[in-house]
Amino acid sequence: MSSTKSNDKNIFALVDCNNFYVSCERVFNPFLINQPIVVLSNNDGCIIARSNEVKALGIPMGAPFHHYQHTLLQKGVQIYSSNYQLYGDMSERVMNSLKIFSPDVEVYSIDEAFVKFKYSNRRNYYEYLRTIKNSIFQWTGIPVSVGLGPTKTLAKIANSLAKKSKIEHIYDLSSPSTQIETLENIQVENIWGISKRWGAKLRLIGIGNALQLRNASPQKIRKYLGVVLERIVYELRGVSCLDIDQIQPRKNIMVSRSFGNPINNLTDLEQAISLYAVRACEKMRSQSSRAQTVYTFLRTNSFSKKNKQYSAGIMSGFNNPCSDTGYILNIVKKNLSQIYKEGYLYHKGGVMLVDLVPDNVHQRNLFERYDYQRSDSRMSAVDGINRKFGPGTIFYAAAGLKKDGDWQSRTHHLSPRYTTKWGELPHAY
DNA sequence: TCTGGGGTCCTAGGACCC
DNA sequence: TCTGGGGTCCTAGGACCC
Repeated sequence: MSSTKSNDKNIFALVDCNNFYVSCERVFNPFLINQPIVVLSNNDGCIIARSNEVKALGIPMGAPFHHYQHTLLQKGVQIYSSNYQLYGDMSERVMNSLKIFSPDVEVYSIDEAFVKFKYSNRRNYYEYLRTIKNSIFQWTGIPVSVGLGPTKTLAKIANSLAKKSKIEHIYDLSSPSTQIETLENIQVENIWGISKRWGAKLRLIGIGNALQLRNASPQKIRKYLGVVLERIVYELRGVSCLDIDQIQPRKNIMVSRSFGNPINNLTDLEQAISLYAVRACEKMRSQSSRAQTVYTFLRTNSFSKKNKQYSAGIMSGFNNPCSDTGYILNIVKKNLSQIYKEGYLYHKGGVMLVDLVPDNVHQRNLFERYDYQRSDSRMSAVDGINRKFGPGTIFYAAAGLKKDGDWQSRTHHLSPRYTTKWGELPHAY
């Protein structure tokens, strides 16, 4: 690495929302503050967010809801279905708030972001992080934890320590001496990018904590485990290998769900899968892309021991990149009837739009000239109306006629979409 | 009864070409 | 009969993330 002048150096903060889904629910229902709450995955299947009170009860992340339902009710835990409209909107507010502090923000997931700053040894970063944290809370109502380090990997580690420090939720890992003290207490499996399998391999060669990995030979690590791990070694040393990624369009877009109840007929499957295809197409157009291929798949419940198992999928390429819902729906339905076999209980299915390209690139097929104009104006009219008057105002008959199919996700504990004006009213319960 | 839904990157190996 | 060596592209699958 060439020597970088200190005034060229950067520093990274990782800002992570505390118990994000739970915090979103609390913003609009202050009664929930200090109450134990869980938020469930689609279909009310797993526990995917827990308030601190619930974590203290020893309820694990990702656990099947039905295993703990009894305990949760007994302890008076408030239970919520996922409300992604609400969480997505709150996420956007947090991210926009961060951009006030730096233009270099990478939205890493719905609840966390990296923020890059120019490094200056005269700046009091701890105070600055506190300002960020307090501002986000004041502007959005969402509490966050902030970790700081010279690389993204170290910022990640700092963040995990910030979350543990119950008082300030801030951890500054910018100084090399702090790094050395801290890394010794971080297990390799807890480093960003290293999970159980690689952790086990590292332990085989005597590397059990982050300090040992930092001190390992990058060349050897590369030879033994590959370039990704080598980068982590450098990152732990404070040599930045991973820069901020500005939001890039997705290369694939998938919409799939487990059905609320198993499906045993093609008609219901067509409705469900068509609905997912429509959603996928909307997502695709909202990032200004077109797909070159669509993948349609189906599967039975692999957890079930008594039912026959079957799983199938089919890829279809298009002649021209396509973003037209009607066209894609036709192909998906055709493919579905090809993979559908009678006599099975289907549990999950979905659609993936593959090999997305920007919609302004007209890499036309040599022999076929496709006129995008009519399709594009039709699609933008549909999207515009649905944006203005609410999702599903205009819909495809294939996907929407029977709105109450019993295959639809179970969401028995849904909160209102407080922030998205045109959302439907919540279920009464 | 009941077990989420998305994504990314890297590598090995096959197909194909000269 | 004998059957090289190197390059590129693509795909499937593995590993990881939230």
